[in-house]
Amino acid sequence: MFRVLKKDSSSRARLGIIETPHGIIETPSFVVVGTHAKVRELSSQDLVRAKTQLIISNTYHMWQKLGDKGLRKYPGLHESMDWQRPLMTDSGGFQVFSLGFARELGGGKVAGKGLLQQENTPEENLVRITEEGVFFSVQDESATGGKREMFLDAKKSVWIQEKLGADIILAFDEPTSPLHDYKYNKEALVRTHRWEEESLKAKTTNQKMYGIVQGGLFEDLRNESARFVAGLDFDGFALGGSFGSSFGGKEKSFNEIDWMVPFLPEDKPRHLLGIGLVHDIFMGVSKGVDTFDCVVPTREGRHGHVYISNGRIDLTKGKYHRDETLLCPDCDCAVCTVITRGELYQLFRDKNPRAGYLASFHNIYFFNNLMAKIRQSIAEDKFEELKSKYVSL
RNA sequence: GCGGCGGUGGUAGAGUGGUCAAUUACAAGAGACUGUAAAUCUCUCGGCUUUAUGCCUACGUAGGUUCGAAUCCUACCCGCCGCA
Repeated sequence: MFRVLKKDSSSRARLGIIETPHGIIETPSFVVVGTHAKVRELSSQDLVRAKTQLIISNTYHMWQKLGDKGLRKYPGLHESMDWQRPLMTDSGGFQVFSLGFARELGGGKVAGKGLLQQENTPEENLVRITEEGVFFSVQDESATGGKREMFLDAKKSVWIQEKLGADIILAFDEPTSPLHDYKYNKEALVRTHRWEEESLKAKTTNQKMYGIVQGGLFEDLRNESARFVAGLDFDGFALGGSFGSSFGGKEKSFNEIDWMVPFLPEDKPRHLLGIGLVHDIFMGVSKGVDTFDCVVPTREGRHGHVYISNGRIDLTKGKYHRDETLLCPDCDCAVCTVITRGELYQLFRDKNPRAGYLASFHNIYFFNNLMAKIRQSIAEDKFEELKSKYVSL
């Protein structure tokens, strides 16, 4: 399923190819997030034009949207999305965190500035975790409008992912918050490992399944988890949970990856879950990661941020009012060759949905193109050179 | 000319004796966003500074009543409507 074509001489970066029934994925690659079987704003043709190789959709959200009945007769993501290239699905594990402790404790999964400086306003934890699985509190759509609980476990997650039919599916896991202590991480890790074994057992199709390595911000737990998960019969490995991005400065960030990768087999692909700022991608690639998924290009695009070769600009700022330079002058995407910053600024001001569409399109192109540059740089033994150019920004 | 109504911060528009530098919305400014309950959220938004249960100037203009007025009274100015 996976072939390493070339290894970088001065880092763990590698050039590879993942083979799937819907075509190959050249790695390192960016994975566009299309949670609800749709990448917000963009059509599948747009995604092809933006050089997208792989899209990740979500088990939890599709389950909520379709229900068990709907899933039974679902034609599958490829048909539903009109996307004949590779697809993967997340197991719903992330929602165990994002709807649970992420709300209750505040802050995201990446430890850093936000976690330490801004006070968190706690929101209701919508998740109840048990040893067997997870109860999600959801709004009841019936007349009463009350709340009810829906149960998701490894078996159910795999069943849903089989109905969705992605090429690559993920084991069910429980990511922890960077605020969780060692004791909790250890307990959660035991649970996750058991759920992962159950995920493998539950699988009845020939879809490829990735195991997920957890362990929070703790080196020995990351080691232990990587060893354990690497010992199971997975087709690839995903690195999940919390990361300490800015502790110890940017260069030292994402140490967690170094605590896992050495224990993972060289001949299986590695996916870094939900990480994808430009800096982080370079970190990941140099540490041996093959694929990255992240909402940043689409979400930030909708919010007015556009990635350009030397950073990021905010097109909602007044200073772009009469800016006649092209969106990203050295980008050759379908948007940047036509749209000026002033025009996009105006669309954002008018709250025209086209603004988010154009920015998302460019951002996705930007990230996919960046990955292409990274692949080329590895092929030409110039990865470190490219990395230093972007990471120093 | 007479009568009625109204003039509030960048705009719209609340407030009709004290808790009002003034609800709210929009505009404006700043920030956040990393396996998407996010086309979202947070903060600022009269001036000044020691950024504070601080000082000043402010609700058309000028006076007055009152311990105290954006709020009541008087005059004037301006706008809209009706009648001449």
